[in-house]
Amino acid sequence: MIKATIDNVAALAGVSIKTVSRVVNKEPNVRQSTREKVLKAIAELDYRPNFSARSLAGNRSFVIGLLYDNPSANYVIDVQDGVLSTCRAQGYDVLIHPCNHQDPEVSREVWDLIRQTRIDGVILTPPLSDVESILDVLIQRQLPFVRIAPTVKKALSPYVETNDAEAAYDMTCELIALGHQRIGFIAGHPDHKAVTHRFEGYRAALVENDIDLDDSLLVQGYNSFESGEQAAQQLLGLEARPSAIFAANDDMAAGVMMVAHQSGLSIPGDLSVAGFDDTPVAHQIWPSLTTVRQPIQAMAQKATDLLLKQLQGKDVQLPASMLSSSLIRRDSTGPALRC
Amino acid sequence: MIKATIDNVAALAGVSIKTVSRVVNKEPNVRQSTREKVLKAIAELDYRPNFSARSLAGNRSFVIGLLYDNPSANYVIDVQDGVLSTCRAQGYDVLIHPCNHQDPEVSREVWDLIRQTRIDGVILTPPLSDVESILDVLIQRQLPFVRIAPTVKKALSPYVETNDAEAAYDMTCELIALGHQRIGFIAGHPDHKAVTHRFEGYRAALVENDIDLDDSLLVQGYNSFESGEQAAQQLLGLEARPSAIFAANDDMAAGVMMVAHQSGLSIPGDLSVAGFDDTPVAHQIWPSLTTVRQPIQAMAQKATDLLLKQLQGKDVQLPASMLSSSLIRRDSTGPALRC
DNA sequence: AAATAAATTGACAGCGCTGTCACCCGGTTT
DNA sequence: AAACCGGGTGACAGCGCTGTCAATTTATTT
Repeated sequence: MIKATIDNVAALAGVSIKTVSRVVNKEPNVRQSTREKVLKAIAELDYRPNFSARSLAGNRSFVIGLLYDNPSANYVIDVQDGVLSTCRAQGYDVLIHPCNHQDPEVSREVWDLIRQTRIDGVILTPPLSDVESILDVLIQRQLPFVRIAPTVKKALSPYVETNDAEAAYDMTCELIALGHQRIGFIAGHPDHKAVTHRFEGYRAALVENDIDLDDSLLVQGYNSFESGEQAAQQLLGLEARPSAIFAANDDMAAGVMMVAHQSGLSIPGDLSVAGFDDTPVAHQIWPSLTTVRQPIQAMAQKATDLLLKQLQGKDVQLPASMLSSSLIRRDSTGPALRC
Repeated sequence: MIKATIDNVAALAGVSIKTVSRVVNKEPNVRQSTREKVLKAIAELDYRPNFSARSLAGNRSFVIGLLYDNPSANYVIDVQDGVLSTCRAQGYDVLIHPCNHQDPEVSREVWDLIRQTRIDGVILTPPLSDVESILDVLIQRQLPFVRIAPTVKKALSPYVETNDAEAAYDMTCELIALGHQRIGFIAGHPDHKAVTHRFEGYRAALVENDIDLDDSLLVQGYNSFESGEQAAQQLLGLEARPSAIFAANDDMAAGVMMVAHQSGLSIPGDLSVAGFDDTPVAHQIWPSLTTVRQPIQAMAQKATDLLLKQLQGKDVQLPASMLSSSLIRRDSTGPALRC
């Protein structure tokens, strides 16, 4: 059994290792007949290039880094799946690297990661897309990167985003159309700017429909189920309580529903509830949650695509990409009670 | 700015590169004073070893592979977190590799992965822990690996498991103690043997308590919410319907609750529901779900620990490890109605 | 103090691949 | 016929590190 190295492939094919390298890397200027000889030898020895050697010699690793700091398992998995599927199709591997966006040492951590693993590029997901110290490191190091849903310095890198504000606008209009006038809003974690921006859509819809913004209907949440519960307690404790609550994500909406159930309010009879993200909990909960579906996996694929194109030197003519979210009507929203 | 390579560190410290290598790898037989000189040079140049070079020269990559095929985002994330935390602490990286356990080419895929990336070891999670073609490749290739919750050929590798059957037994006893006599059981996906084994605990508890096994109360599920709904429809359609349903995982239990709500049954008044896993949905759902908490992250950490020990040549004196699950009592279970 | 063992260190040859550059060869151009 | 061109190919020098083994220094024994 001959060891499957480039040398042995070259020997078997009767060519130099450089030619094998050319064939493996799909470089031009190899005669068709030579290419076939080499491919035959590769098949015979079942040769696969050694990534470490390639990386050491060629100064690129065919590995990209995926950085995230998101407590939502579903979000992370969707992103991972999107990134992985695109990477695999193009012969790249992915190194995942969860980190803490509030840690003052993150950028240092990223720096170390880059140098040790020699990753070729990086994908940043919210809220890391907005961490300037990380952006600085990446730029100083001249490492290609792509961001998902950035809200700052957008010109700094290619990015992919969704029309969150618009979707939130649509959802709010939907609630208004159902007759709701007092619509509570639970905002997302302030560090997750993209989530925060959903508030803009809410406000725009109210303004559009000549409904006054009532500050007491606006509560700061932190993306967690528990923060949704707290916010709901506050909103439902109001003397003039809202007839609908729109939470900036599904987990918080689930918290609202829990409090409503516990207070004996029926949904959507006494209270309509809407969420955002369409996580699995949205359809597993009772009544099923009206929400907005985000094409997370598609975003991740698109982002990866942009990154890989960049790595291959292809000019990215469209360095920004906007994907559309869609409203999912389920059972947690209904007509407002006529009072 | 001097490039941070081992040569420059050696030159700066006035020693050979081999000595630097020894210091970096914490090898013995380096005089304390020399070690300090080298560490000083390392700090000065801010040196970090290049993983590719190390891997190429040393025939190990300091990367382990994590293989999984699990539709549950929470499970996967917990495993990843456990593996990553242990790996980072010991200077290892993780390559994640989701795959399809039913694909006849999986083992081939694993084989390619091993050869290309030169990973040092592998962690297998259910249901891959039981895929024999993968085990064969790993063994033939002599690649160290550890399995989480395997049910076949346990002697083949170190492994970590939980006392699922016992926990299911406890849960069933709990339901019986609440007065339930007709307890429906929704079994897990047949390919996930570990989940399947939860049925053993259920049966043991019934036998123990002199309750006859009624085949009509036993339904095959497939771990998904939807399969839980279908199973619930079947169970609740029985003329003598169960007063409690124990589902082999939380998603299916959530499906049961959805059907119950839609049928106007109150939980736990008319029907008690119990799940297994303590996924986030368990406490976000109303009423919150009585379930069994699995120490998934701890299992993953333990498994990683076993693997890394093995990689470092330390003898693993305890190649198998059993972690305990715990029963979480919430609001979805209550006394059986006195008929 | 000589002999022996143990600890410490370095020289050097790769690991398997890619980048550089020189070379060869048939076809064009002058 | 000489000069030129460009596709096709190979020789060879590393990339940055570790393993091997020999050399040197230091500690221990007799």
